Amino acid sequence: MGTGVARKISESTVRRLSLYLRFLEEFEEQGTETLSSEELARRGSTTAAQVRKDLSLFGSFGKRGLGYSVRELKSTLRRLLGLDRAWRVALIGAGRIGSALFAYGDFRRRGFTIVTVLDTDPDKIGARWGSVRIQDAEGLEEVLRRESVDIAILAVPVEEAQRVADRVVDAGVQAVLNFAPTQLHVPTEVALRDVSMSMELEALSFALTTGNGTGP
Amino acid sequence: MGTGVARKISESTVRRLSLYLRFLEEFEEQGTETLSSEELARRGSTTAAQVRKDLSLFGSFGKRGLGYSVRELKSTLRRLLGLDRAWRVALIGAGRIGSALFAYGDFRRRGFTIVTVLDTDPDKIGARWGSVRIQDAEGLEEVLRRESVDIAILAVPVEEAQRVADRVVDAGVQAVLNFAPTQLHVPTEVALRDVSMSMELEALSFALTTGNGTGP
DNA sequence: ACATGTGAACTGCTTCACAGCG
DNA sequence: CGCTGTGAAGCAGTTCACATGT
Repeated sequence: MGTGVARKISESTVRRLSLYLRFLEEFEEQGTETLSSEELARRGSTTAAQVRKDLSLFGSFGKRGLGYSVRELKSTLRRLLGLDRAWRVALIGAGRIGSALFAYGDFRRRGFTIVTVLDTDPDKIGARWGSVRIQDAEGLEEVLRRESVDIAILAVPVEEAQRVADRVVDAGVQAVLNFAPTQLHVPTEVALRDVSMSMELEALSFALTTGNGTGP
Repeated sequence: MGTGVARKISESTVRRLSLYLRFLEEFEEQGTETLSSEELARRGSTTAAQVRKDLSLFGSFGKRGLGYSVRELKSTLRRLLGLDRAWRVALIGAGRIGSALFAYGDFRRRGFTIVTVLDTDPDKIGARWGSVRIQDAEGLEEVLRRESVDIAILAVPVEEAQRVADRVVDAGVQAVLNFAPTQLHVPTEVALRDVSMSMELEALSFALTTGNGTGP
């Protein structure tokens, strides 16, 4: 029990924890106070055993014979995922994808605050988006340090992505979310996730072609 | 050998096939004609054995002692992934994310053509985006059928996502790419992928919090 | 000689089934 | 009695190592 030992948590478990948290928020809105692993599982297309196993990696949060307190489990998951604090995010690239991401409400709602936006286009530099002013990507390292950025979102053209990633890493940022359709290389201590929209479409193409499903 | 038997291909294998294809295109541009599993593996942060195993699920495409022909393997992968044809895609939701996706060059480049855009906003319906005119989502089923849509991209608000998904499925579409931050439920024969940007950020938050890496 | 293709070993995730506890 | 928490079993994906073919 406890979060003491730094077990190796699998990617799939982390994804499911995020999902559970979403469901708990929905259940809370509906006024549900208590929930069984069975009900969580149904909502998330998984199994009750999987839910319990996932949670048991971090401790014992349920009451036998009863289930889980929605309120408690919700705040436990928020804490486990590190969502009990505000993360400072830099958005690099103020193009179409960048601007869509900037306006994306779900980020803010979950504690990710875009504290700075950078671009190289002189026509964009200096413009205001809400309360932030677009910075010149020329001074990227300085800006990221000054703003104590925790996470960098890369929404830059594919040709520039690796170069920008290198600079972001140089600036000491430990987490990168990449939207460019390329495989970035970063040191192992830097966390990297890709949002690969074309690859998702290709997986659908494959599923349509072979008749293979995609779901679990 | 051959694609005859419909083995069950794992999600990770499909993702890697997409990656290999990208790398092959890059290598081809550089004029490389032949490639070993070792080189492909290095480029994709995986192992040579993994590359060979992935490919061996579909046949034997290499020459012993030599490696793989870039040109041949590229076209084989394109065929395997179903990218040797043009897929007809409907974009549902003409908001910020929708418009960013519409302009996203990587889709077109890979054979995914957005043949229709739908929305419910009267101010948007009828507007032209390039060569397509925004349709009233009221007539969704009819539009999707008329346009022989293979894949629907959902870029709608989270509250509407499930309802829209149901209608898309009713219209006979067999593949859905969901950008709304919610878990959709569709029949098993329909292929569904989620692009969950907030969940990727949450995975980064978790990695930063625990010190766990994210990579393989 | 060299790199593929593949059975066998291994590792790790998922499911099962039940003891334990409210 | 019901539902959790968890060892143990089962299964899937990855890595190893070598026979095979050029």
